[in-house]
Amino acid sequence: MSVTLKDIAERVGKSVPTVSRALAGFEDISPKTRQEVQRVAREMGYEPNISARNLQKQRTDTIALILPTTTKLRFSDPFFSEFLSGIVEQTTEYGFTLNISANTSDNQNEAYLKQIRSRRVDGFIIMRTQRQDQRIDLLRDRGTPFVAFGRIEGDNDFHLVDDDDTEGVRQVVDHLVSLGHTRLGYISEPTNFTKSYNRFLGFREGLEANNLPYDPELVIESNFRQRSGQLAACQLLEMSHPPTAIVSSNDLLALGAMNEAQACGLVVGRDVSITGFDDILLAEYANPPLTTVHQPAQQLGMMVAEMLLKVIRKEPIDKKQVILKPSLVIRQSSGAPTAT
Amino acid sequence: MSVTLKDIAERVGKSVPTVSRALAGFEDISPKTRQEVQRVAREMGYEPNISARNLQKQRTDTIALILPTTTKLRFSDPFFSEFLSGIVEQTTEYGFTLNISANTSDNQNEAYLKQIRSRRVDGFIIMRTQRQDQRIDLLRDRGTPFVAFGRIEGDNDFHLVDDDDTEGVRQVVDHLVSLGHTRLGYISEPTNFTKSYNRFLGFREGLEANNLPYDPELVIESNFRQRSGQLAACQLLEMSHPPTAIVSSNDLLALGAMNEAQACGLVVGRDVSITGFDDILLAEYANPPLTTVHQPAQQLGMMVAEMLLKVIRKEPIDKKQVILKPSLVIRQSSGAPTAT
DNA sequence: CTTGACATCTAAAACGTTTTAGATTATATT
DNA sequence: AATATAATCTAAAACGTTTTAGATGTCAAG
Repeated sequence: MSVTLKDIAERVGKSVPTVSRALAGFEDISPKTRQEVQRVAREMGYEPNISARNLQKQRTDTIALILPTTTKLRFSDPFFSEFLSGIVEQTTEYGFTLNISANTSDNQNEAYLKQIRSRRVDGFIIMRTQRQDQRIDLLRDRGTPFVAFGRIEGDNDFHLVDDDDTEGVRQVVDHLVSLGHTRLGYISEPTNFTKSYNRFLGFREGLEANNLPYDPELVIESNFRQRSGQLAACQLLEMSHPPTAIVSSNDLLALGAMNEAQACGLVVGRDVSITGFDDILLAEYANPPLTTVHQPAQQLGMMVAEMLLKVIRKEPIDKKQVILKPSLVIRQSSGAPTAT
Repeated sequence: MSVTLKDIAERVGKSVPTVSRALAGFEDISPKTRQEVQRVAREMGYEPNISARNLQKQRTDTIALILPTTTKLRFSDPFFSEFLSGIVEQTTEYGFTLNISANTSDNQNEAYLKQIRSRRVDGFIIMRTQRQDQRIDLLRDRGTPFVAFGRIEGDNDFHLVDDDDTEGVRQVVDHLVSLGHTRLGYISEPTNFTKSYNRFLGFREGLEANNLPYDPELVIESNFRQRSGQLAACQLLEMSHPPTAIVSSNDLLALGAMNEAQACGLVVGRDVSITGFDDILLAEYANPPLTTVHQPAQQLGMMVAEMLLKVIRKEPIDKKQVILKPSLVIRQSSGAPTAT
């Protein structure tokens, strides 16, 4: 079927190791043989059998991304797709392969252990870190290469890339307060995720920095999607004394909230201000365009992948932890509150 | 490092093949030995070395999805993410692995050939088929298992899943005409892609079925993204005698068009009707909500993956070609034209 | 002419699994 | 007691590559 080293060896009348070494460019093969071998290999369309090579080399040139069971939902998040596209691009660039799977088991670690033990991959990308994250403990203990997107609570002495989520939301709050808002609502992603929690912290810190009281009634914990943003907004807007601005911990929630506000007959950006986080590609095209915090999703994916590939290849890495500064993007979904 | 069959064999005092066969549940191993072996394997956390197994079995239990170079853009399309999520889910379900890579080479086929020759994967999922598609020719010639999402021009005698794109757009046109529109614009994805071309055909057929003239001036070929939808809409709306409805060949283009129309001070759904195709999750949350054609993205991904897995396992397949009927989803971005 | 050094090549082993073909032992049958 | 049968196991080979250790031949230096 496929062309093997043996086929080439027979054709050029040399041994298999000679062919192998010739193709690998070793010095102990005469230039003549080397060229001959390389020519024949090209002619025959030789490509090394990857399983055989992996077995011998004890590595796979493959990295894995395992999606948490709950991520079936998250998959629809444009942020994730952009991030993924960055990973794919960088991985391919390094001649590696990306292996995507879903975690079917209840036990978070099952899928990881399985892949490690079966030597299927050389390293992992960890997404959506939780404040208490078993996966990190597992990989750290076993010494398996990995890079996380996001931090954990506790010792973050591993390779990671993250945004300064807290700072991002602080900026949002500052922005809204500077517009004149004093009563802010918050729609939160589940706070067991570190990034979500950090954003929530940013909300609290933002209030504090502006000498505004923190009212737990104005904070609603939802999930990740538009629908729950809608429900949360509904809850906030129906209060006897509703907030004049709603800070959402991601763009999808914000879009859901906008939808709800508009259904209530409010003009977003005038009657109520709504902000997001992520700056997904659609944020700019929302109606009204969404004020949000920009994250360079694709670039983040590239950074994470590149760091992991360097870890695997044992190449030097400038910084083990990279925390990006976020930037506020002001659009029309936020404006001064109407005087009432 | 990792536990191997040899380790287990030493522990239970049997040979390596015995252990292998015991774990595989062969009949020529005594129940006693079998249980003992399985117990020890579990205790030691044995997981077969995947490279060794693949080498021996001459298969990889892996399927590949190769993204065309141009797809870096397409990646941000929520439709694609949903579709991908379906693939991942089904692949994992079957105990297979999904391998994602980007095609870096100019030569479309390079990446495919390489993966085939290196025996890296057992089959391929082909996305975004083109009217003339080298990839299909290649895979068909070599007899490599594959399933395409979308058709080609010519003999479609291979495994494929597709929507009836033509019918979908025809329904859109019927809907708009029934609202009273007689001058329709069309924003098209690049028509070298079969699906895009079929949608365009639907537009023409729809006009014809309603006895409306086809005016090439009202058709603008763009790329896949919002930005170009915006530009195209701008071009259409600036005409001396602009269309009263704009049919877009995907939702992102429609969102871009809506954005532009709104920037021109038009009320979408009243002053101008705009429709999309795909029914991405955001379509419902657009302002106004988008009239579009629903495609069950995730389910499509699952269907494609499942079919491929069956092809690889040589399981019987009910239908080699599956063409789904699309359904029109009417929302507020389309309405009767204003009398002028 | 011998020795050592070098250039070029290869035999053998290894990676860890599965398959094939056959060995061994126990049991049943004549 | 000899032989067939079945049950259980294993040695050896295979998958295709790379690595290790060493073989072979050539040439120059002594």
